[in-house]
Amino acid sequence: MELEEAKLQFIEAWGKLGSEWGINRTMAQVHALLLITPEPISTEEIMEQLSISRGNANMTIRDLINWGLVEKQLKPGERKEYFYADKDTWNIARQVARERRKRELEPVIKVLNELTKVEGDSKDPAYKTFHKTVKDINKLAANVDKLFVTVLNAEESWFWGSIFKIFK
Amino acid sequence: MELEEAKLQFIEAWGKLGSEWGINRTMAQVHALLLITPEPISTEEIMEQLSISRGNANMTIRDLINWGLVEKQLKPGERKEYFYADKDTWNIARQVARERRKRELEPVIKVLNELTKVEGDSKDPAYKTFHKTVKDINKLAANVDKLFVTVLNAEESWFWGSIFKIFK
DNA sequence: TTAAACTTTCAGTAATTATTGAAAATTAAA
DNA sequence: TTTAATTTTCAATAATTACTGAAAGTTTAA
Repeated sequence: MELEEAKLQFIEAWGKLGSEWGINRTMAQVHALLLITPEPISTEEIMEQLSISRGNANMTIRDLINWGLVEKQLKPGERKEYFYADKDTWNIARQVARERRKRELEPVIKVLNELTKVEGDSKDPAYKTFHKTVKDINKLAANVDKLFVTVLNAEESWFWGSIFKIFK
Repeated sequence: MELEEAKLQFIEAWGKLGSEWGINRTMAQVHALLLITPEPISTEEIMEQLSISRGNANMTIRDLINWGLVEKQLKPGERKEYFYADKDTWNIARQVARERRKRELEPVIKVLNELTKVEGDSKDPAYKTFHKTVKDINKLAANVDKLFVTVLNAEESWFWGSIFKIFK
């Protein structure tokens, strides 16, 4: 396989995976492109390589920067902005985990906490089932959250740090 | 808060979380409804409670059955089918992990493995970056996969079993 | 200031994904 | 068989989500 074809395949694969995991396809594709590009590149180049519009490119890059996956670089004497991606996979995984925890997990846990407090007739099966399910799911969510935090801070804990080293 | 309102909130929260994690909203909502319903219920009841069409209800239920999250129950002497959800959160998490691994992770790992093999000029920065990134991401994906498998089989392993007990 | 180089915004449109509803298929009892 | 109860399918449509492109905004240099 040619390098050029391989690049396209990588971009496609990463894009597909992203969209299956709730990150929009273009965003994952731009990220993929930056991951396999040695030097920082401009919006123009991104537009060209992926055949997307300026507007789309611009917004996608901003999103990636907000996610902490991409950074801006200014070249002295030049007006144009250049972009590059952090290529350390551990950082990428951590960054994504951090964002999704904040954006999606935390709000749900908040709601579940509230719902745990709802009172009712403990003889009513509808109430009993509701209460038990919410409690269990709340616990699961809290544990997933705990897992995220653990992974995010794995470096600092000697116990988890050594466990997670297996996965690095 | 009233039980009925709380139920709606739970269904909404679970639906939202589902859609953020690549499971379609209705599917997550039907699942939520079944989770908080003590007895198996019919398609009719699901349609009513969630105000969805028969077609939608039917297809969604089939999907949930395929995901291993819902089961059918036939009442003797009745034609109608009734459905209920497994309420053990550990099973739910495991089942979802199992399916997503199979459907999404495995195909990507296959592609990445191929891309790792692409050859090129080791002096070309474009090639070097491509190769390193693909190799790293492949490793990350393989590790996530390994993590999934470990979690899926945690019960059986003495070591991981005791680690994961912390999260049960 | 003006102008050129560039970035950002967003209304309109396109593409994708989900849902409906009615017709077809299946099942089982009469 | 026929009929009634039920489930399944799928073309049409609705809802959602993503993208475009041009206009407005910003920045810097002359």
